[in-house]
Amino acid sequence: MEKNSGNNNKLVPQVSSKRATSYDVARLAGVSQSAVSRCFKTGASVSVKTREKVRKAADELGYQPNAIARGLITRRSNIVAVVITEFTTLNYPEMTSRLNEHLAKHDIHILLFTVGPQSDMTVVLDQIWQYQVDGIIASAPFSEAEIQRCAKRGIPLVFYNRICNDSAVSTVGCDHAEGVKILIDRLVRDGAKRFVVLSGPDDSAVARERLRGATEQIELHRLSMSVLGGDYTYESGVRLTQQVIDGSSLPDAFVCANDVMAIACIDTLRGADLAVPEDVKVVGFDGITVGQWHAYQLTTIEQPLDRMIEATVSMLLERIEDITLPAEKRLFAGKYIDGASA
Amino acid sequence: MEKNSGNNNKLVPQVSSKRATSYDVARLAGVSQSAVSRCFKTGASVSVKTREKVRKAADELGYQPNAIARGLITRRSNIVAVVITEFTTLNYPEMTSRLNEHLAKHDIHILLFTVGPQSDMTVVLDQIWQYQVDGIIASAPFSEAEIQRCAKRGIPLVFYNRICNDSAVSTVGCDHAEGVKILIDRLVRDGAKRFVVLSGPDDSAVARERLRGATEQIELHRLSMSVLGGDYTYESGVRLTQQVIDGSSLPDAFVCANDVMAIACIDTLRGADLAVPEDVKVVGFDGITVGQWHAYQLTTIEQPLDRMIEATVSMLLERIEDITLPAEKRLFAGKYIDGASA
DNA sequence: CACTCGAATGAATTCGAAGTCATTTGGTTG
DNA sequence: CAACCAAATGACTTCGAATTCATTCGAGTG
Repeated sequence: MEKNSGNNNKLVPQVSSKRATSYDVARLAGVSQSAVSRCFKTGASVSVKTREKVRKAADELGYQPNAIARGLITRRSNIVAVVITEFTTLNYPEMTSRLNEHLAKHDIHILLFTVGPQSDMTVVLDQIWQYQVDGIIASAPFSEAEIQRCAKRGIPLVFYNRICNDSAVSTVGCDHAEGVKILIDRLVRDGAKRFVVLSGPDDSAVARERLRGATEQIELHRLSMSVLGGDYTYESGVRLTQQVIDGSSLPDAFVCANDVMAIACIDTLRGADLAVPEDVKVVGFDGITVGQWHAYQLTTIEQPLDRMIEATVSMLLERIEDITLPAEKRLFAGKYIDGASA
Repeated sequence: MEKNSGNNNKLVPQVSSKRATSYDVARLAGVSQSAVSRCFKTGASVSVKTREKVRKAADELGYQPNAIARGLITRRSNIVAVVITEFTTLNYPEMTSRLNEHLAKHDIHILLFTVGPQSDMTVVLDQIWQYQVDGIIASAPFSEAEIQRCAKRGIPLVFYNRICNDSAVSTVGCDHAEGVKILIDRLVRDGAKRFVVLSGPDDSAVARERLRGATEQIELHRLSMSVLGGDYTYESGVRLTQQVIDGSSLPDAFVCANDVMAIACIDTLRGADLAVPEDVKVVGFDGITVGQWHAYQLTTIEQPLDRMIEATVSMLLERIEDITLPAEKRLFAGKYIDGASA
């Protein structure tokens, strides 16, 4: 039993009790290992007497089935990979935590992966394969080839708030274009004629969708607009707004790529002694908490995060159960928040 | 680019190829399974020729070692549990994402666990045991018994921003009391005499520490203060500030439990036509991004998140390598942010 | 060319739980 | 009481990679 006597005279951790295995429990309960295993599986054929003996022995030893060993034989890890970008401004961390709350109800846990500019998606996928995850939830850019790799492995994949129109893959998202159109309509109804769009980064499909919504709806009303490209950050909102203020003429309304830029816009306008919404109107997109604070009371479109997260989880779980289910795209309408900035 | 033309309409998953094992690779490369295994272990004794053959075969089959099987035999899962509360206002989700970036460098991944008011910590710990994690990072309340359970299992545990003075457990945190004292000193130097402390929830040790700092330092200066109990939220900040405004007299300064409450305080004061800092000064704690936006420019103490996260990771890794290392408490000083609110 | 010695290799074993299958148990029926 | 059938049980095998250990290879030496 003293197997660590010879191997390493320095650094013997001496973790007194190596964790108990199903064999240990079986021995203590006077049953077979198979019986122990069955006791931890719902619906298995075990007598009340045996179940009770095993439960007692397991409690005594502090036994918990080893999920690693179980996963090896069942080919189910009960682990889902969540892939997000390192870009924390986008609230992905919070989404992750919320996803976890839903998945936990199904005894599924989240293994977290972040992709940054330097870390290659290919490398991340390799790591994901290693852990034999049951499914993937992604809020990060996948190439068509990478999507195909998942399909080939038979690992269900659901995108959260990513637009992949040209690919047969499951997605959950918010109707960005439609949301912006609602905002534009309200602005027009309130008399706005000249628009400045503070857009998001070109490489963001969401930003392009929002821009498309704005462009189409403003053209529909045969009004004029100009577009300035930002990157979702407060700083870019400040910079672009200042550019406009320094320019020849002010627009009637700023249509911003997200709430953070809208808030930056409001701050900058106020800094130039311009009143919002009297002198200029400002609208955002997302419905973040900060936007509703007294200082801003942003007019915006709120994404139905709860619904979206729930949909993501249920779509993934369905596809874990039945990998042959066809891809599905679910698009939720945003909710117009009638703030005081427009 | 239209590569999905053929299979798109019926969408056949084509799971044909169950994932390749080391035996498959071995057969294709004409070597033994042992050789394959060695090729994926750095420092193992393999000839260049063999390594090359195996690498080629592995690439061809898209082989990645099964981390589950590996974990079973090595007793190292390369997984660390991160336990946070569901309370997303506290930025734990963001911390999680940052921790992940650091741990990923060491090929360690995060399995996420959230504890809510209803979900028992005991249940969560049971789940953690099942996954044979190598260590635990916790930002959630553990009882002494729960801490002992981890110790007994030989699983290293590091607390992030939790105060556990009465327990021999490793922690990383910010010196809250000291930070508040710096703020008080500045306020006093600028002439403040009467203070209102908008405190955090009683059951938060961090809140109590910050309150202690305020109390001690105000007493040191032989000045007066009153304390109102909130819960870190914007709403509670608004409510308490309004109470004060509605009361008989205004203080010279509000000392808030965190930045969010400080911002609520500023918003509410402004709503009552009071100027900050001219009529009343306001200070917060944390150094959140929003606090630095133009509308607020909060005077506060910034927690050195990067340092703290780095410390958490390195302390945990050290203890995973050598479980016998004694517990250690690391306390970082916050950085005074000289804003425009005090 | 025989002889070392270390590097490289593969067969066999191991980790822990779950599934398979043959066997036993216990309760019911004629 | 024999016969029967379903429920309960345990011996054995399986999952996939790492490790142990005995063996083989190959370069270098006298």
